[in-house]
Amino acid sequence: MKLATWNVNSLNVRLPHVLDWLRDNQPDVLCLQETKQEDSKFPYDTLKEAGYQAIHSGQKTYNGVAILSRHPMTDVTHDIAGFEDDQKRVISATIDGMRVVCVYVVNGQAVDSDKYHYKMRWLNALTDWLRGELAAHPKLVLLGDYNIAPEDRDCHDPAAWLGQVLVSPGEREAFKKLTDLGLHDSFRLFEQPEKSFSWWDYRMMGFRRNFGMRIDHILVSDALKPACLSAHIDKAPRKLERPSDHTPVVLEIA
DNA sequence: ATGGCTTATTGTATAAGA
Repeated sequence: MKLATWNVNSLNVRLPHVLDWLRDNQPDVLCLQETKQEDSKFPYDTLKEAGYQAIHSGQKTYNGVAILSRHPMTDVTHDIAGFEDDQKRVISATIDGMRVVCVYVVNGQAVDSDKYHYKMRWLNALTDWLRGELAAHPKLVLLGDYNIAPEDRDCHDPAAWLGQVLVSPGEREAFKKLTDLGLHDSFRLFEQPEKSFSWWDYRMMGFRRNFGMRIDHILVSDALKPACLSAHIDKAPRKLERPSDHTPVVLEIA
């Protein structure tokens, strides 16, 4: 079973890249973030022709999450139960006995801003909700754009970024609370190249200079951890014409 | 490094992303 996550920064713009990537990589499941479109605009038919059924929770201009799957999806839910939120950031489904949760975590803009405090509240609510989800579904995988680089080695220049949004101690503590639920950063279960990142700023030739961050993650529950076979970041789509600023993160599970 | 892109909007500048 091959699972992947990709923040596409507008599915309207990136659909050709997504279709090419599906054709070339044949994942079983692909989670998307920042589709930036309403459900009525979502390309269900085109994806079906490519062999994928899809579920989507979207809105105009901002946010929007989707799960694409070659296998049937059941028990579809939107959002974080019990958390009042207008922004479309979470969608979940059960696929082949595994609970798949796709998240687009709040960016936070700047430490201590209103958006940062929303990020912290949002992450707290996610963690509380997932505690129950894990109890109900021991085989759970949490994929998405977390907007958190968990460790200094996940940031191209920790000194320059010290204390800033994406790497601040508060955000890293929130990430740790997620892993304390019994979730594991699947990328780090395997040996990886130094300076592996999943996002690079469009400006300053960020990609060419590898000025990036690893902020897209696939966390697996205790029950799934022993089944993990390999994990990698696929930088190829970031090299294309008019790319997303993020690139896919991939996990293979037995 | 402090913007230098990129996206969407009923736009021709602004907001937001990370």
